[in-house]
Amino acid sequence: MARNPDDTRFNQQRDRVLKAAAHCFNRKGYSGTSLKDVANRLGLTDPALYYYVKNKEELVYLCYVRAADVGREAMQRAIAEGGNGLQQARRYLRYHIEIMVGDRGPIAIMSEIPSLKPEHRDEVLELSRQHSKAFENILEQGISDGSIATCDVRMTGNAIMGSINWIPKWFHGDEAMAQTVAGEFPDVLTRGLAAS
Amino acid sequence: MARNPDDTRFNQQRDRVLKAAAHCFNRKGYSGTSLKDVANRLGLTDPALYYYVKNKEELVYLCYVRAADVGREAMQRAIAEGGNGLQQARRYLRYHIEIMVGDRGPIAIMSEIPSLKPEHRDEVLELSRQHSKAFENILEQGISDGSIATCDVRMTGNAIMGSINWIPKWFHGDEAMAQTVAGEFPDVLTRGLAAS
DNA sequence: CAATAATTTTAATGTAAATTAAAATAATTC
DNA sequence: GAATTATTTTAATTTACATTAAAATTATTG
Repeated sequence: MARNPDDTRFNQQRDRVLKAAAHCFNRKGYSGTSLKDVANRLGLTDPALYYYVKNKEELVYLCYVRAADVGREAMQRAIAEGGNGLQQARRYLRYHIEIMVGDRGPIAIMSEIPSLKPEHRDEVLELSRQHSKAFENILEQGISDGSIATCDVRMTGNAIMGSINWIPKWFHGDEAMAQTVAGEFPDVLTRGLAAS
Repeated sequence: MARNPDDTRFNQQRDRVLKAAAHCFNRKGYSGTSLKDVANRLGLTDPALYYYVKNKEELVYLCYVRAADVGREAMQRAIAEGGNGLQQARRYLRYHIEIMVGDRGPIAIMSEIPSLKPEHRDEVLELSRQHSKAFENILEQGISDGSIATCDVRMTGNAIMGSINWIPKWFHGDEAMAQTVAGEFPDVLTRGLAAS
């Protein structure tokens, strides 16, 4: 039964479920992950998950909303701190990556958006679009303020977002590498942006 | 029943099956794609696919081998044509992207490697690793020959490969955009590499 | 054009995994 | 510490597909 929405205990547990699910999805693939896998990872049996989510589709949906949330959070922080476009872009990447490879992770790769039910799919797609748009806006601002060289912002955005989205594919909670990734990646990704 | 291996008719048809599967997987997600979907796309019924592949696992496996093949092909062409590291890197990207957005596409995103059976999984992972390594080698060569600025080749490789791998997520056979992608992407991705 | 092989179909079967039901345990509250 | 509520379990049910079997086409070949 659904508890009252501000039940912090319940929400905490549910968040653990979402993280366990993200872990499994990223590692074993979506089809390779059964609810049993997710549950076992938490020391539970599969039907216990139904106390936290309505069904598997909702589990995936919530993982994706969570992924979108951390992206938005990183974006908002970066924008709030101001600076020129290049600085904002770099900060956003830094924050987003830090969250992904840090203890908020793992964050689910959104590879299965199309198999969500229409309402959920549309909602997640919209969140995703908004995020891309926000990044493109930063790029445009950078071009305006002279910090970023003229470029096709759409393609540049796609390129950088692709890199970010793919991170959970090859990064798997290796503490040492987390440092390298968080340190190097924002630079690597923005090195090509700077106006000369 | 398996025909003789050089039966060109059979192989052609099978290739159509693989392309149809890649199309479905990329668009509808793996779990959202049934054999029926793939078959229907070719005007067939599902059991007909079993004439071309042993089972669904093998279908995915073959899609991934095909994806690895086009990557290797692009890589080999670029390397064969010589030039400095930066030129090779740019050419490889150009060739790979051209194939992906061209009539050899769609190429399947390798999101479900982990759910392949062990032998297949290991083989595909190995191909994938080799490809990454080959790209890193080009980067290192570029650093040696002075065309590419010093960088963490591992991270840079991850970044660029991530962008490439993600392309089929947002590109869906739009003729006009194919031009843009093939034209812009290699530049966008290598702009940050050049030594000053 | 008969005969053989290739390809696809319809109809039947199997199965893993999601889901539901009912009961049992653990935690809270009064 | 009895009563209520929250959480998890075991056991049973469902279902969507993958897969197989057998038969029906369609194509090829001598």
